[in-house]
Amino acid sequence: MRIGELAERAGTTTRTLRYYESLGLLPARRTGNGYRSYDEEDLRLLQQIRTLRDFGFELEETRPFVDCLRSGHPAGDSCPASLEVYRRKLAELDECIARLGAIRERVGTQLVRAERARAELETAATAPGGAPEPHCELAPPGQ
Amino acid sequence: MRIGELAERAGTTTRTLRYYESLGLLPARRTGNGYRSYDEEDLRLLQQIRTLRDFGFELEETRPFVDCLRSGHPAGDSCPASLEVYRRKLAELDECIARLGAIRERVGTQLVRAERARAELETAATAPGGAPEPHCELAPPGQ
DNA sequence: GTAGACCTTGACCCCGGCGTCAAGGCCAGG
DNA sequence: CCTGGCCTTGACGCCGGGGTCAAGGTCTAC
Repeated sequence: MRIGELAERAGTTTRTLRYYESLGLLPARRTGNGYRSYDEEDLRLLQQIRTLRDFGFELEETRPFVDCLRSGHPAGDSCPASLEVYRRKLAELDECIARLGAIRERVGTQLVRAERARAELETAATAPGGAPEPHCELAPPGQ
Repeated sequence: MRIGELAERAGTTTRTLRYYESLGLLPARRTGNGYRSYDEEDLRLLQQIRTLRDFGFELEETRPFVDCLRSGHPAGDSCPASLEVYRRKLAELDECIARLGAIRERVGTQLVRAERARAELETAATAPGGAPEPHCELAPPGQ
């Protein structure tokens, strides 16, 4: 199949597939006229990548899984390298959750304190405002 | 004081201060020769910004706090707009923590499953005796 | 008078993961 | 033959929060 069909079947875009190819993550064969050509196996690899990415894995982290599948294993996580990525990700998630929890505590404390301080000053009502979209991207040990 | 001194006292860089000014977050007066000039009040504002940023607030989110301080309030969170930011941040943090927790569960489950699958293969493939390192002889990269 | 430490503006670079043109090739249907 | 829909490569944009030059102005100390 060609790039457009693969993109559609995987629920992504052609731009994304070209990008993955540029990373060497999902190379494509070529037909006579230079068009990229993919098969069902490529669809599986791509699905593996997209699934992991939905979990918040970076593209580079999906590479062991893809290599694992390509080397003939039944699942992308059948190889030690993939398990290692799982473990690293777990540690990363734990640390991230702990950090966010600590911040949550401190912000919560600040809010209560500030609300109390205001209550003492005056009992004016605050106007409720619109609520923009909260966004959360799981960032690794970002420094 | 000039920009270098303020930066040093606040533990940041001159580049950062110029950046904040470009955002209109921390404007500076100018002396005759064009140098930026700051006072102790600016240091307080800057400290408020840096503190919130360390909590993971985006720069734009610190604006209400800075405005609050500048309008003469004793603390940056003495104004309703700041409290609103606190509340939004709490909700954001809660949602983020919950999402990460859910992912953590799923990744953990996957790891256990994959480890068990591998253990079955190992015991099936390796004869009785010592159990060496769970090392898989997969062709590294390049295939 | 000159070194050197400070200051100014402007401009490009970084990170990941693509979105979005732009200019042009290839192929099928009417 | 033309249109339209796919495909190709290349290149710039974006997001946040600055880092890091570059080229030059200003002030102080010796």
